[in-house]
Amino acid sequence: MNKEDQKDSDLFEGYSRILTEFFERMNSWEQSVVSGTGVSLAQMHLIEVIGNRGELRMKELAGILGVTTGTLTVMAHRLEEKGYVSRSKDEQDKRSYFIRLTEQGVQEYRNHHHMHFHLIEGIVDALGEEEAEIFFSNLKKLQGSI
Amino acid sequence: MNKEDQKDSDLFEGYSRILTEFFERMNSWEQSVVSGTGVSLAQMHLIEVIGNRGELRMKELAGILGVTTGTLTVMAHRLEEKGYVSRSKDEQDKRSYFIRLTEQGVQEYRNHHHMHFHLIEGIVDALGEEEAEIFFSNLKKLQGSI
DNA sequence: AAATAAAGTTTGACTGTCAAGCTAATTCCC
DNA sequence: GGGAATTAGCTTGACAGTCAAACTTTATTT
Repeated sequence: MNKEDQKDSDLFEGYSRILTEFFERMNSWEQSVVSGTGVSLAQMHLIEVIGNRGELRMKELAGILGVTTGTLTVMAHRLEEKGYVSRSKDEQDKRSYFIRLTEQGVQEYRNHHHMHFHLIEGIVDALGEEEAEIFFSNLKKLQGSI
Repeated sequence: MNKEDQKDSDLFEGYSRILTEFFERMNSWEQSVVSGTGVSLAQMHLIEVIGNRGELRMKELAGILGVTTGTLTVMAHRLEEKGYVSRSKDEQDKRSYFIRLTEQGVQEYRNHHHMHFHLIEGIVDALGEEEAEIFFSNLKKLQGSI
């Protein structure tokens, strides 16, 4: 390993730690935000996706969440029992169901969304408006390479 | 809501989506990286922590991972059975155990670490060296506010 | 019309998780 | 020193999340 490579190695090592730490902090932030509500993290994620995109077919939702339809079936049933989502048959394709948020589900979605908004405020505060803009534009740029 | 607030609202909305998307991509990157190995994501995380910090007491490790000692006991047993970690009594405090990586555990840690390194290379490539430096320094700055 | 494919469900197995109650060792305080 | 309180870890019971595989019902293809 030559001098240049060694330099990169140490630098990248540091970057790696920063990214890992950031990721872990985000995880526990999300966890702590969710732990005041009646739903788990995975359940909140489901609610968020429907909240963002509106009514979806089970298959589509499973794809977005990255789980099998079997997994989704049981999650959906639990959330249905708790009153956050409701489902209805697609009259066009009778194999298919639509899943959407109930009033209670929308409420939960709004609360959660509000917490995200606060988080963003904190970030913009910490970096300043100009730096924040650069930061988020870089974050966006990265979405191709991760 | 006045005009300024409205502007922030839309802007922050966009930022929020970028951050959420980044977070989700990182999650599935991590998931996909782990899914070629013999260990789960949570197990890899445990291996990573010991790999970074070296031998630890069960209590300390549970604290770092953010789980109860009960949870850790069962995870550690499973990883012990699979041959990734080993444990030994602390001769000073006989209630306590040290947990460390076996040779196989170290191997798994190195492989995973290597994947992280690649990820960082990808990021630096995508942003360019100067921008990358700014990006990571901002990421670091945020660790106080999340 | 029969064969094939697709959407969703069910079930069995396993991991991750916590809370609560347990044992054994340590520390604190009288 | 000796009893009380604390601490480290373990065990167990209960559940959520997860997948794969087998299944049912409906749609599509040939």
